Amino acid sequence: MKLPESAEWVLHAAGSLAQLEPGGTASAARLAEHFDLPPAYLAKQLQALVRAGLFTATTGPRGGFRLARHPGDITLLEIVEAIDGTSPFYTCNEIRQQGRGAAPPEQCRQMCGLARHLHAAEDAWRARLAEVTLEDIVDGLPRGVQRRTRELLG
Amino acid sequence: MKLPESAEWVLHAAGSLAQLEPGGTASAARLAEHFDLPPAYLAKQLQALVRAGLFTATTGPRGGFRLARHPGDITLLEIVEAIDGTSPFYTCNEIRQQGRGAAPPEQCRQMCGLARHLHAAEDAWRARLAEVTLEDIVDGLPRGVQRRTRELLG
DNA sequence: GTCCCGGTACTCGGATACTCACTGTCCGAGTACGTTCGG
DNA sequence: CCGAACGTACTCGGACAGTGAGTATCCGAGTACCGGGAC
Repeated sequence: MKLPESAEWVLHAAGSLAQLEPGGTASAARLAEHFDLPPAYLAKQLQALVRAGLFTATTGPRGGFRLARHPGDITLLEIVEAIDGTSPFYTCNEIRQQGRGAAPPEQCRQMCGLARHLHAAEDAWRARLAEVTLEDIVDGLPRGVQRRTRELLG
Repeated sequence: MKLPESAEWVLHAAGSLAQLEPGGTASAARLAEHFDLPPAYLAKQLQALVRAGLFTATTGPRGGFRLARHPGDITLLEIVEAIDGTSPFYTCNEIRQQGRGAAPPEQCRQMCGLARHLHAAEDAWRARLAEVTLEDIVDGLPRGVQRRTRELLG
């Protein structure tokens, strides 16, 4: 039960793109050296964000990745799910209906109580991340950070 | 980002023990056939609950596992953490302080905004699971389930 | 009948293989720019 | 001087190995019960 380390990378990458002027572009190599990360692997992960429709990529010189939407329309949940997938933490295999103690179907009309609570907790996690946008992240940065990021990446 | 499948197993095992009369005992083999699970592997996982202080184990004939505390004093969070560990989903490696764009220390007085939100979401997950006890699970079972479990496992 | 002893069967507990996702790396396809050559 | 064609360098994109957690299994250590035998 752990997010891939690449989740941290793409979150910071997305945050950096959000700090540039609207439509600003940065290549994977540039972002990698900005955070001292393995360039090839970072590029591989950024592709996932393109597939998810969060980034758009352009090849060739002066190319790179840019946000596909306004920073206020991209939530942290979308970024995390682009990397980690949308499959739930807890999958109920209905083991209550298996084995010697298999419960009869008429006692299984409603979802298993354990699954219900586990899913509710997961919904709370997702809801909390869906509330925060990249714009919120940029607005919360200490004074001067955004200007410096633009100078270094722009 | 997925709970081990064994989490479902021990949650159901704990729920079953909570349905027995107070102090009721069931062996790993008995629980395994009750849910049609690999006996040896289930036993290995139940050991983790013993190490966490949630179960107590007795060897020999008529031995097995039993709850170490009253069902109302055991939360789902404790059970999950006994299997999955307490390490956070998201670990901030402070990559904002690495590489070409390393932020100066005076801009890093407070925690990284991304880490703050990710941790808040995780806290929401944990809090939701900490609210639910095994007693709540037993109370939420359909009519007749507890009696049947006692007959089969008792 | 009562007590003691031994054997047995059952339990947990830890040590040992196997699988898959995450991590890490590489090379190929495609494009925009800068340069150069001809008119 | 102007335009177009060419070459180059840079970009993403997908295909190919290495590693650690989770999965699965087995056998050994220890204990409580059950039966038999002696008193």
